Amino acid sequence: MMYKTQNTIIIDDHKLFAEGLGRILEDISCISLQNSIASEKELPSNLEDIQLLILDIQLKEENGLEICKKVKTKFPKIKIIIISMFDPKGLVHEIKKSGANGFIPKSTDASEVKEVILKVLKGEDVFLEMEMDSYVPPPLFKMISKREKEIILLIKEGKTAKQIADILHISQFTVDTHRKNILKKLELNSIKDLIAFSFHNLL
Amino acid sequence: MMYKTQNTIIIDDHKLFAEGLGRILEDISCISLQNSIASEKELPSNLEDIQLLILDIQLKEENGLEICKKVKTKFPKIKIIIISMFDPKGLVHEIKKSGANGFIPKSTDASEVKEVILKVLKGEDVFLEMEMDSYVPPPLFKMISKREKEIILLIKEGKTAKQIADILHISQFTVDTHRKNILKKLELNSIKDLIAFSFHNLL
DNA sequence: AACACAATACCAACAACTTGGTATTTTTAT
DNA sequence: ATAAAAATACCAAGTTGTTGGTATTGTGTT
Repeated sequence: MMYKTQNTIIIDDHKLFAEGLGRILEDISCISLQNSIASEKELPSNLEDIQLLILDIQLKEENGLEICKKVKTKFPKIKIIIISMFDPKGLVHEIKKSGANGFIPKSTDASEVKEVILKVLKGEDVFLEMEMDSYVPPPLFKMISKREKEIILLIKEGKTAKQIADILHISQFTVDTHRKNILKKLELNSIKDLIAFSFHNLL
Repeated sequence: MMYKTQNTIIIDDHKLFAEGLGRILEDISCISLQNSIASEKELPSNLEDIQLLILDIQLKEENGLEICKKVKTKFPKIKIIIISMFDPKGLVHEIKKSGANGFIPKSTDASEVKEVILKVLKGEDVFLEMEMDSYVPPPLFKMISKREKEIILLIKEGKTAKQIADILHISQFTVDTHRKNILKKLELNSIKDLIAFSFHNLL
């Protein structure tokens, strides 16, 4: 049994979702929803009193996982649950690495969500599997480096190798090499597939 | 005042969102939520008793707008409100064409949503604007032909011009021409941009 | 019948991406 | 300190995409 009040904050820029989730959380008696906010900026600087943070992985400008890492560094005792409307396929590993205590896709129903939250509050880590069509994540997915991610983002914006080289002040050959390595690591065949992949996986 | 009970169905494969929205709708006394379902297949064949349908635009396999058109053809009296977590930019026109009575982005807050629903039930059509950065839709957007849409989808799947030519049993030159025309109509500069566009606009 | 548009097909020159290499320097982790 | 990984740079041949043309046939509208 859990009698202590668990102060909770929801961060999601889909206000409608955040408010709906808030209502669902009302069913859990020990949860006291402090606030539902749309970005990291609105987070109070002192989170001493907060026990649980529910965090959307894809915010407009920010990255949920980065916020998760930051908060976990400063306040390691806070439990963090990541939610996402997409299927982050190979990203489960990334989510775990960010220090999160749980993951819930938005296709989960309310009763499962409540279960997960209660388990996490008890100290368990719970990462729900995607229902999906037997997707096997590329084994090399984890090895995408920081620089490679930068380049993926620029490719996604439609930039050519030459443009990327100019932006990052490196040789076009280097960009070519990075792109080649990225495609190999993600087991993709072309820039087209990479862009589609990055939309599906929110890179 | 509205005393008559308004039987309502929510279609959204994000169960968590659908349930949360359901709770928000409980505040509107005249609404009686029949069901929240994840796909068209779960829709009862007879919708005589339904007054309001809330429909996510992007379902896993299905297209919300197609469902909207079908339902409106068979049961013209049903009010339909489209919701979306994306910003459908140039798509507002498409949404109106589908016969929907309203549009709500998921960044809307609960009280606004309730207002929109009440207005729609009274007979008004309400399409909320995106908050976004003064986007001007390409004036030619509407002119994408059926064949061009087919080709956009194949490009989005990563197919090359040659592969598309084989699939559609036409010359590669023809595919090149279509691609060229598509880019011109949508005012895009490359296949990369086209893929990004089609993800943002759910084509 | 005349017009607009969709769909088709072709050409050439240039730009960008792809593939399979090699190789050095810098950072990070053990 | 040392090994592994990341980031850098280069080359060449081949493929695909981009741009700016021309042109014919079908289809639907007025």
